[in-house]
Amino acid sequence: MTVSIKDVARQAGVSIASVSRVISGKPGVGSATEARIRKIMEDLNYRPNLGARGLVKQQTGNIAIIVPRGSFTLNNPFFSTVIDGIAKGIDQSDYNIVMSFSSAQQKKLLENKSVDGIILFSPRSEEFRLEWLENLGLPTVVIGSYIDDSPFPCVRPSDTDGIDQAVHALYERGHRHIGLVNEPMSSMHSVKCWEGYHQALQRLHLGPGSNDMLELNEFDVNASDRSVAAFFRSRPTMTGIVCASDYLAIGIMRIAATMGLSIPEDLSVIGADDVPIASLLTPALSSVQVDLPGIGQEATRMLIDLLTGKHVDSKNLVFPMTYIDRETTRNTEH
Amino acid sequence: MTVSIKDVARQAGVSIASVSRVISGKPGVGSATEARIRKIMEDLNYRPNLGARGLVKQQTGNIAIIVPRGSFTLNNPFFSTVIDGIAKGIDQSDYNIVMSFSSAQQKKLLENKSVDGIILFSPRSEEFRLEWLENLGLPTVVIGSYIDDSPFPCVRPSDTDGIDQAVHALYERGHRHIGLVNEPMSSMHSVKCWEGYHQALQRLHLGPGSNDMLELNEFDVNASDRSVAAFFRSRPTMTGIVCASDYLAIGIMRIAATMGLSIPEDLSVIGADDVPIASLLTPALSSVQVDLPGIGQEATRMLIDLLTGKHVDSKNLVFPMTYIDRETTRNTEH
DNA sequence: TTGTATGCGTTATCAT
DNA sequence: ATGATAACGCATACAA
Repeated sequence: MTVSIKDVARQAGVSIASVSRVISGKPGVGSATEARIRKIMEDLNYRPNLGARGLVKQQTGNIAIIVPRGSFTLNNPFFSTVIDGIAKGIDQSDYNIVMSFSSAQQKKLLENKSVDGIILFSPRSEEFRLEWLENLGLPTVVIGSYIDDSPFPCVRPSDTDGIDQAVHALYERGHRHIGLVNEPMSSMHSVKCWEGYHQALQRLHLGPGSNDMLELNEFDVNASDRSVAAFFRSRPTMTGIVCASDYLAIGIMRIAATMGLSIPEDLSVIGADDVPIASLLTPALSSVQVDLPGIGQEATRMLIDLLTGKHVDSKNLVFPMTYIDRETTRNTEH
Repeated sequence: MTVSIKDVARQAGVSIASVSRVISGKPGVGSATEARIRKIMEDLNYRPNLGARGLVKQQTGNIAIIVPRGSFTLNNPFFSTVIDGIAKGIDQSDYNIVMSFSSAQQKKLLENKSVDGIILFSPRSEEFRLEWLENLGLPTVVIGSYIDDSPFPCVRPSDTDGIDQAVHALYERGHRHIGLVNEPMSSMHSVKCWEGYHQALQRLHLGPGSNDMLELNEFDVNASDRSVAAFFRSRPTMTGIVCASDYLAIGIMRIAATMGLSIPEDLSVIGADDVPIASLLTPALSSVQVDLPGIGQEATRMLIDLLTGKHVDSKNLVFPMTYIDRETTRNTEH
């Protein structure tokens, strides 16, 4: 049924070696026979079997995108926006993207020689063991904050500085009691956000803040309505909230609304990453902008460089963040 | 470097056939040798090469997800939500997801025997020719409205009825001049939405509506600010807008805000599909709900049935839509 | 129960 | 310039 290189060879009255040569554009075949072979390939609608080729060339042409299971949701705009950037980066190449969604399948995917390299969204500490990843022997690029001394190159936002900026923005607008809504600290990203928050409060002489961080149990704030409400209610003087992501901020806005708090009148809110919908919300979400598609694109470039043996210069690529003032923040008197 | 079935065989002092048997759980190997082989596999950390296996079994273990290039954006919540459902469906199986993003690569992916089946998001008429798709000879399931007599099973929302419901909802709230914001009519989805809109207006004796549909040039409303503004300005009596998707509706809300129109006071807006963020917006978006993850999951199930030779009963699976009243719609006097 | 041999579709080496 | 042939890692029909 499926037409192979043999069929072409037979039809053209040549050996499979010659056919293979014209396919891969290698020299050593007369222009007359070449033309004949091409014609036959066309007629027979021949397509190379990439699996077979991969078998001999020891490469698959596939790149795995691994997103931590659980925080996953393409609906989390952080992922979808970065992946859009990956898509752009990969367009230039011949690689395809392979994804698995359960962690059992992800393991299989990586172990069974189905991919040439990995783009790894910073896993939580309990997810993949570093040793296990190294053992894979696959070129890997990490997106997002990750263990500082990991052997993999890493592309990420300057989370710490970003959150720092957000706190400062609120301070400049008169806020003195500022909280942080954070994801579980098992993620390195959360740790970095905490550091930025803490560092800003220190500099502004606003205290350590240990008491004003809400650490969610889940990565999805929508699963935590009650604890969020309790957090707000027990801190009546708190006028400003910084969130570790826009996704979180959107959830916070929703919960605040159900509590009768209006934004920004009663509460100023700042997100992080500035995902596309942030500016589409009403009120538009103030956030700390970073070039998320750029991160995806750069990570892809680095991985492809790794894959093609090019020298990879920068081991850590940190994208700057800059505060964007929109409608969820306003001045307050203290 | 990479340990193959041969290495295991040699180490265990058996033939590769025996090793292959225990790998695939086939009978015909003594429990003693089996144990020995398993031990060696463990020690050597043997992993089967899926590519090689695929070569002999004539299958890859991969399923392609094809999203029309251009409307694409994982950021379009329609796609990301459906894909979440696909992820759930595929978790039960052993298949991986492969995606390409440029249409040249998508063609290659499908032609070069890299996948066993296709989940195809309803392509626009100019995208893939039906004949070409059939020629591939790959099991295919289409998600979303598509050519009515396509040979592929299809899972989709009841677009026509959904838009009809939206128009009726506005009518019941007193609206008499109701517009439709639609995507390019080159997509079957847009045609279905138009049909629902037209049908509702007919039933309600509100005229054909031909003049009150805005057909965007792009799939992304954010590229069309000016034409949207012109559309609104030239129809001062229009109090209600139905959108072909929530994504569109969100864009419309943003543009309306910049025009000084407040929602729902000046304009009622209804989206379609009820993506997760719809309810998180402020004001929360009224929409026509449909089980998007369910659609993805069912499509996956159908494809896997197709792949495993099971009988596929329903050729067309249409998911019902039901209007959800939230905060972007209100009563009006006429 | 176990082993041998062939083939899956390619690429690559070595002759011719 | 062209062709035989081995090899990639695995499954399987057939022999033993």
